[in-house]
Amino acid sequence: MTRTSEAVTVVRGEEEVFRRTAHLFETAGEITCAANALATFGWREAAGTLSATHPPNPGARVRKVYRSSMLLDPSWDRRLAVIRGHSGVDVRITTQEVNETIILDGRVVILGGDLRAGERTYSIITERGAVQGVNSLFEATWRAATELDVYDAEVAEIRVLAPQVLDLLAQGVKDETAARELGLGVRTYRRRVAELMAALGADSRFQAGVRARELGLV
Amino acid sequence: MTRTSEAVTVVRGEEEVFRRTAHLFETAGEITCAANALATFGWREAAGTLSATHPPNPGARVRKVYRSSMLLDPSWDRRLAVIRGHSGVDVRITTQEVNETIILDGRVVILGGDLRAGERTYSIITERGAVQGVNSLFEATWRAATELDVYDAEVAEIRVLAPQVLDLLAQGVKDETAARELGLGVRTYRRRVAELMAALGADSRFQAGVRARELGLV
DNA sequence: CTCGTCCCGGCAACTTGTTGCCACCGGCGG
DNA sequence: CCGCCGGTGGCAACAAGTTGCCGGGACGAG
Repeated sequence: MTRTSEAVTVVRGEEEVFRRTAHLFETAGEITCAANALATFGWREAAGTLSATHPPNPGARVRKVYRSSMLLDPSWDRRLAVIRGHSGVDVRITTQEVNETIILDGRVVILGGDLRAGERTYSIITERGAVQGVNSLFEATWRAATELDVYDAEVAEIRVLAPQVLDLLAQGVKDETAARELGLGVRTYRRRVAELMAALGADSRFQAGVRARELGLV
Repeated sequence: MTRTSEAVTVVRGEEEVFRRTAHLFETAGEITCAANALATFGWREAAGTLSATHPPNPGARVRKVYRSSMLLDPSWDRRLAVIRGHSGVDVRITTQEVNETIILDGRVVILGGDLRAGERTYSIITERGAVQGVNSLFEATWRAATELDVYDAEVAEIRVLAPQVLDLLAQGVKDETAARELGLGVRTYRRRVAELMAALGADSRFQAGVRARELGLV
């Protein structure tokens, strides 16, 4: 279940990570974190105190980068409210695909890996050089990402039409038809689709379809 | 949970349907059935004896129509073997989208409806006219569908490349690039994509993406 | 009222995807 | 050897999707 080599530990399953790092979270003064899916927002709720919505250390500075597609998730509203309720938690949005990453005090890195047999593999890294490398990458992503409030305002309107657009796309309806259906010009409909694809971080409609389904939006 | 009006009963959840109709399956001499997803192949395994792979009534004539996309499912091979092991079970494949439908002895119809709160709604119909109507529709679908063995032979080759093609599509790779990656001509690559889309019953790549994800192929 | 701003949607240029057509190649039975 | 496949891939015509550009209408501030 566990494989260790020097300063890198590979573990399987969130619970295992939780057990091994809980003490680090409790004392950490700075937690930075990147995530693709809502479910990993500070691990799952069930994990309890580890949730970043209830940072173990009240004084900790928490920074989080989310993938933009999450703003399309129906449950996002509630999450957003929770996040806003906490000061000291700084959230940004990126359109890039990001690996699940947690950095504690710039000293310990937890990297999410592949899913295997239903469980995700995590690497816990303490090796100085590796940690610095990851840190640097994270900072780059952080700088490129946009402030939550800004982003949220930008896409607020998209969210109104998104469900309908997604529905039409999922039905395999042609743009021409779909636009008429929604009472929009074809140009505008395509604008919506483009925004949607951007939000999903998709390069092609196929990919957008996959991601939309992944998020349960269709 | 349950709503009844004359000869139509609406129930929620497979278990409920199972409880109400188990006795019908046991005595039925003719079971016809259409399904979209493998999971509904004679209900879920857990439901036990109701599985059509173990028809309650050994002498029953069983006819099943599956959506073609199921042949792309990795677990299909095993299923296929099981099906082949049973005589009296006649399977056909359609490229059409089919609602989940079960007809017992041409007298009782079970129709799968929408998902609501995670559970699917089923309508159990005994009203003569309605049953005949459904029966007639099913027969039309049945005639239009192709024999399993025939279809399986046709797509046998597709299945070799399908995973790779799906993977490339899911990555948002352009046809040009993807074709080179696979050592194919662009024309041939697109032929594969077209076959894939046909197998998935998709009219657009977006839809194909959704379905592929639905089936867990990506 | 006028100006600025924002969004819509038509137009157009371009890219990407879809499909039929056909020449080409390798195998296989006559 | 020959002709008959079945699959391949280039070509081309067309359909669909993508994007910049711009005129025009709505709406609020000045």
